[in-house]
Amino acid sequence: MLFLANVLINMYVKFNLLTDAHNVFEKMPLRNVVSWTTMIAAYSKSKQQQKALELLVSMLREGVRPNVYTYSSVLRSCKEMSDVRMLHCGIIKDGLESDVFVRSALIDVFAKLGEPEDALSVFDEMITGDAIVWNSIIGGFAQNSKNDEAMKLFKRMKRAGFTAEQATLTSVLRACTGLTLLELGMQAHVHIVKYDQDLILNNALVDMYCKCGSLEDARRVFSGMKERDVITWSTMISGLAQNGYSQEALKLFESMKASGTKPNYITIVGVLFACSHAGLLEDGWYYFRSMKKLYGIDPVREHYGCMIDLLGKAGKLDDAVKLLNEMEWEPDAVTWRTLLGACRVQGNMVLAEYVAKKIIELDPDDSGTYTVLSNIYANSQKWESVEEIRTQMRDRGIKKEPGCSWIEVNKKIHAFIIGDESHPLILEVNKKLNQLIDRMVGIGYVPETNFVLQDLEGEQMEDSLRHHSEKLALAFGLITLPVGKVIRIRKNLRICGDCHVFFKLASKLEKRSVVIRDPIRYHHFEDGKCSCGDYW
DNA sequence: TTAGGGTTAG
Repeated sequence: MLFLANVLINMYVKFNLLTDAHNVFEKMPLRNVVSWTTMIAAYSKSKQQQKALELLVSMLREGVRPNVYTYSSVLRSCKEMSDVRMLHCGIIKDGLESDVFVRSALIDVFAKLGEPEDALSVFDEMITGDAIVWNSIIGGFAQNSKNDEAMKLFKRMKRAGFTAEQATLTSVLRACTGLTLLELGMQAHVHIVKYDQDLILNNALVDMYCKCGSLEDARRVFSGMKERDVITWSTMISGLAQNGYSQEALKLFESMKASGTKPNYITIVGVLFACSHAGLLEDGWYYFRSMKKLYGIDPVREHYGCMIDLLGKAGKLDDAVKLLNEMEWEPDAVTWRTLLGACRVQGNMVLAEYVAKKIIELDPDDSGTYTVLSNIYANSQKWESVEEIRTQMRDRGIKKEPGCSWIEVNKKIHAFIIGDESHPLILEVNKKLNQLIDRMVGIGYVPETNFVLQDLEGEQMEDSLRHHSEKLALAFGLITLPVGKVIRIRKNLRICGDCHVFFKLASKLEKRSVVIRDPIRYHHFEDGKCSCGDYW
């Protein structure tokens, strides 16, 4: 009888008839661990996390102990660390911690809740390996932007004799994307060729090439794909927009619709971002106002953010503020920061001061905003306020993050940190940089020393302006990379106004393409121009 | 009866 009822529940679940399954389950006079687990797994899979957890509690109350199936499904439903910890204790008590299913579920949930170190300790207790567990841990670190760690684990995995398969390679690509390591990503691409029609892997590949600033490769992968889903299209649309190809992004959006793929809210973020990147005010308004009617998607915070960016940078600061006030949510630090960026482009210091204060209220650890505020006060000779900001920073223990830039040469990463002279070629780098600056001054370059609103994240003051980390990385690239090769630099802070002018001139004088990726966006410098249209 | 991978304004 019990066996038959379990079979029946299972059948309903398979056909996605959860209510029917639950009805049978409720009427059972006797339930065993299989009955409970089938229901818990079904709720867990259909994203009814609360229900799954409630069922587990009832199950324990009736004195039925969970097995490995129960634990691995219910773990996926945890949204709170406290629940995971409780389950982890139960797992140890029941002696199930060495099961690979349980282990990979634990690793996965720790990583998803942003605790990759806990995931690693579960992983490290493992004696015999399993490919899936390796994939879980590598994916966990990649998802938490711990890209160096993900790459190290990948090397360990290979040393341990495991072969990389689709899931591994997808995480590796994600890590390369986060680190902007094009060469390494291309190396991974070689291993991917055998899975050339894996949709997820191809999507990750398109993203990697876009984010590493290699649009030709991204387009090639994209056109070679036999199957594309909404993520493929969205990735390519955002990628084009981020790299300054707004018109192409909007055209691709039309092709996407023609292909019959329905856009989701992320697609529309990409579309609006394309508009904001190119200052396409009317198009932006059109998509924003019609998204609900045409695609059934309600505008959320991110869409408002794009519009605020678009309006503000196009000189409509008043409209941007109006839209921000019209939102049905309280603006968060990110939204205010969008407006601060617009104040920078428009040179509106009065509004910038107000906005910077709002950001600090919401995000008191944001060191860059203190610098912006302090620069605003310094510029209007409000020295008392400058001192106040410094005291605040000291009291709150906030330190400026030093500017750092990375460049990949011969598959090795070279880091340049402002004020750090430890790079073995630093003397040559400085020599090259000084030569370059002298040549630029000769054609009219004046280093920008007015930092007010120039330096969005406040890297350093004038004295070190000459040696901002991206300038050092550029000089190093010019010395070491062959003529004609694109110089790709990633940096931890946003590029400042002076470096932006500098890089435009450098691209012309040295006849080099340079791509800089800052934490927010991409700049392609070529022949004296930047893909952002001085609009960042 | 169970597992691992991809897109989002600043």
